Amino acid sequence: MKTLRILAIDDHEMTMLGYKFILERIVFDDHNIIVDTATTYEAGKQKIEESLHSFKYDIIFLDVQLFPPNEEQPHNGEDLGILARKLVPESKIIFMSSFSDNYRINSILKSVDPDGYMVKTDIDPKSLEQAVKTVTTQPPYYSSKALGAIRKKMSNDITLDENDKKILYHLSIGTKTKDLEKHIELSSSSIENRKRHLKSLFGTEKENDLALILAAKNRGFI
Amino acid sequence: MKTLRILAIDDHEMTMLGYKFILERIVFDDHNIIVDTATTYEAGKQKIEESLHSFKYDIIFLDVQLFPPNEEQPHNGEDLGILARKLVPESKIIFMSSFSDNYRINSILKSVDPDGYMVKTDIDPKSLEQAVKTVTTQPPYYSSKALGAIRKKMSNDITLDENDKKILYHLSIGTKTKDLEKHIELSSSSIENRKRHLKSLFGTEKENDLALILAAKNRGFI
DNA sequence: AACAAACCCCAGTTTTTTTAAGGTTTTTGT
DNA sequence: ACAAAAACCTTAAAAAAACTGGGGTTTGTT
Repeated sequence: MKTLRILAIDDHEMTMLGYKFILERIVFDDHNIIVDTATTYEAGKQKIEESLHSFKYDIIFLDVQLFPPNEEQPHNGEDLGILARKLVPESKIIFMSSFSDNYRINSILKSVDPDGYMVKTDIDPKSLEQAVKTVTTQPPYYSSKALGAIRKKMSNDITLDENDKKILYHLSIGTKTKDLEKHIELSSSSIENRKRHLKSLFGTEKENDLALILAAKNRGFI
Repeated sequence: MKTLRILAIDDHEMTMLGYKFILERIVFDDHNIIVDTATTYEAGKQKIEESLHSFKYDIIFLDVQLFPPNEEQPHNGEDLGILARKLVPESKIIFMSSFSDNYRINSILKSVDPDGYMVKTDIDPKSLEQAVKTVTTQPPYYSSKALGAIRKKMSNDITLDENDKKILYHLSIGTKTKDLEKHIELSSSSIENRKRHLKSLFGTEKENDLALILAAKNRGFI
């Protein structure tokens, strides 16, 4: 009888108890599943560090959003994922995210390359079980909506550099064009050029920014 | 009782009978599954065209390789996929491929954007059933090895343009550097520059082409 | 109408990519 | 072991692409 140790990190106490309840009831060969939990970046970090000298977690479930959207805090789930990869590279990491926001998914797939990615609306007892089994045997596991986003990305041949992505991202969250210079290391002229270029790439020439953003969303960039 | 119509196209008669046998035995809600088959590009094309005026296939299984590797023939599975998408856009297309050759996977995901992709060694009754169910309800379905390739691609931040990809591809199939000019619209000088650049991107500076190709394979480009 | 933001265009500059030409090093076949 | 072929490197010039600052016009808001 092996022990499968899981750490679940989510800022909502209740959701997390739900995960714990479901995960611990999974029947998986001759495995005994134990779930630890944490609700903050700091607590999660500590749990992982403590585990270093004893058992080490087999799987770490990680919420992308570790605090209310309006609050400003130094670290989010992505950071914790990067840290966990460094501390315990052999642990499988599964991200959970409430939005199927492609920008975030793409960013996390690059920065952490998690063994699993689940969009919250895809999560239920069955998919959780599937995720646990898949990442332990044949990673990766991507939930249905995550796969949708990945498919979009893989199926289009537009490649954007970091600045282009930033422009799209900031436009999508409502940053005004004139304020883009503050976030991107380019002159306003260049930003305008790039916006024009982007619009032609996405086939929204002479249309407004909304059209561009919609097209970019459809293609899986934001 | 609905009827689910499947067309399976594979150049090996026997393999295809296997598919037919398994697919028709799938129990799926109140669906009755009927499988048609074809073993060549032409036969497949014809089946699809015939279906246009009657039922239309719900799912088309398509082998990437429709003839022995050494033979030169005008059309392969990818072409048929592109054609099928045009003729019957509402049909779900699932590709099957014997190699987990990333270059091909990437190319097909872009050109056809199939609803499913299965590497042959992943195919068994269970995965076939899963594929059928997933593409009819929540596409896409990618088999485990396909997912592995996709993951590699998504997780790395190297972006290559068409010429770079062609160079890597041709090198990987043994084309000599001096012959690359025949396949790529660039001067030999440029090709050498790009090779140097590629080697630095993949961290194989001052190493030979084999090292470059291996690195590119590992990162999911070929 | 008046203002701000978005958009467009141009000309000069910088950066990146391509190219040709000529060389050295490495590999390959015999 | 040798010669030829292929691979690789360097340099400098040309071409293409991207950036920038300074104009302007259009669009939208109040």
